[in-house]
Amino acid sequence: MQFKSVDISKTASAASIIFDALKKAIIEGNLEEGAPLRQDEIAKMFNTSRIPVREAISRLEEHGLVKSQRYKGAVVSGLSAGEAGEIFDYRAILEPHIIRISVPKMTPKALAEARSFCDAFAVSDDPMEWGDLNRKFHATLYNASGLTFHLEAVESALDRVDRYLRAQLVLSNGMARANDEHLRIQDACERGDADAAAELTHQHILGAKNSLLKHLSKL
Amino acid sequence: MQFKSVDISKTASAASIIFDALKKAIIEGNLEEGAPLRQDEIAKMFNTSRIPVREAISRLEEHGLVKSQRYKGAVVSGLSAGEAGEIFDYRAILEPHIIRISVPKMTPKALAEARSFCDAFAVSDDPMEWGDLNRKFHATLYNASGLTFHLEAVESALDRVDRYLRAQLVLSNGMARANDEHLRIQDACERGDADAAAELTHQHILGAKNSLLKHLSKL
DNA sequence: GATATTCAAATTGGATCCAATATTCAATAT
DNA sequence: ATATTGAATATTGGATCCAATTTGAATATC
Repeated sequence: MQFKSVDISKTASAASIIFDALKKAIIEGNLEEGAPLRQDEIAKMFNTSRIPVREAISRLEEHGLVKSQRYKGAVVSGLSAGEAGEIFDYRAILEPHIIRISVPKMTPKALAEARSFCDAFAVSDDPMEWGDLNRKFHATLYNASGLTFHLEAVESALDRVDRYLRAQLVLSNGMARANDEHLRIQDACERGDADAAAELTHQHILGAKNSLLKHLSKL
Repeated sequence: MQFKSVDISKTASAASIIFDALKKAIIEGNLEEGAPLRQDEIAKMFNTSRIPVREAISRLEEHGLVKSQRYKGAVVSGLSAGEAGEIFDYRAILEPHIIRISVPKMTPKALAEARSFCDAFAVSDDPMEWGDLNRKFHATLYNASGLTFHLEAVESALDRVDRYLRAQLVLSNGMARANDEHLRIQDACERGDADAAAELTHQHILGAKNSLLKHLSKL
């Protein structure tokens, strides 16, 4: 007799749970930049001691999501316009490469999944959902590449700019433009046109960058 | 009366010291892949408790340098040939971009410094020193770009492949070729030819990749 | 003899406690 | 009124202790 593996992820230490929760809060902007992360306070929220909290914070620091100073504690790190722009440039270099590798490997299933995210993105009216669907759409298209290191690198970069990216989507016609570009990328992938998908992805990211920088300069 | 700031970096927690030491040991290959990291053992080495050791290990894990399993502990992570190749491709995409931005911003001082590393690399006969000088040479050329995110990303990628990169240098004419390519990159930078520097950097990295993969396939 | 079971040792994850440092704010001096 | 000192408080870094889990060897079972 065989049992299905249940995966009751007992593989979840308190530190991991706290790490994920804090990361999510930072990425979604629920923790504003500059906000201090008090170990005691967080420990109480999760009914743990400060030990796993410290581990979570030190891991976040390695991702650049918080900055901590000895005996002073950690704060959520922000991004200057220059840094944000740099990260968009970084993505604009990597993601076209990833999707070019990915296109010839995409299965009909992956394409269908991507299209469903694309459609959901188009009709969603919840700004918080946009960021999520946007990432899922692109990630689904990229996954077929099998480039795990690249994918991790891009995820990490997105984690850093996600708050700003969402802010940019809310702007003027940010959503409309993003949606239009998504459709064109999706079409290119379905046609199997890797070069077009790469070029459209490049423009998609640079367009978002310009829109974001315009927004940031007005603050 | 003014005093010079002394910067007695009291800003060094035990966790940071242990992190740096373990990272160095892994990068230099003194800790072989698969080697278990026993918290107790490491704590005794540094005359500390296991708490800062755990923090160091969890930070290393975020960099992909170790893999840890709940209640089982952490081991130094290795790289398959495919993963190593992927990381070289990643570098081959990013580093040309960085040096292209960097070239027009390089100061005579930076160029002189790079050349000195280049020369030192040429005459060094210590394999362990090669990796260090190689990184310093490239880092010096890249620094002028001011692309801090890109630089961190490349450093992180290099951390993952440094052991293999050094192994590759030891091969046949690895050093001779690397040295020749370094000179050509240095020359391009001194001429202010950003495109040439970028193209040479691209070839330099892909050449190392091919050499490495040839080496790995023989194991 | 090979496989399953039990149990002690080893190891990690986390809680509690203590030390080191920073911050706050009232008391004092200029 | 402002600047400075200094103690009280808050906060972080680390040590020690306990609980949960894994590992491996000894024993039992077929």
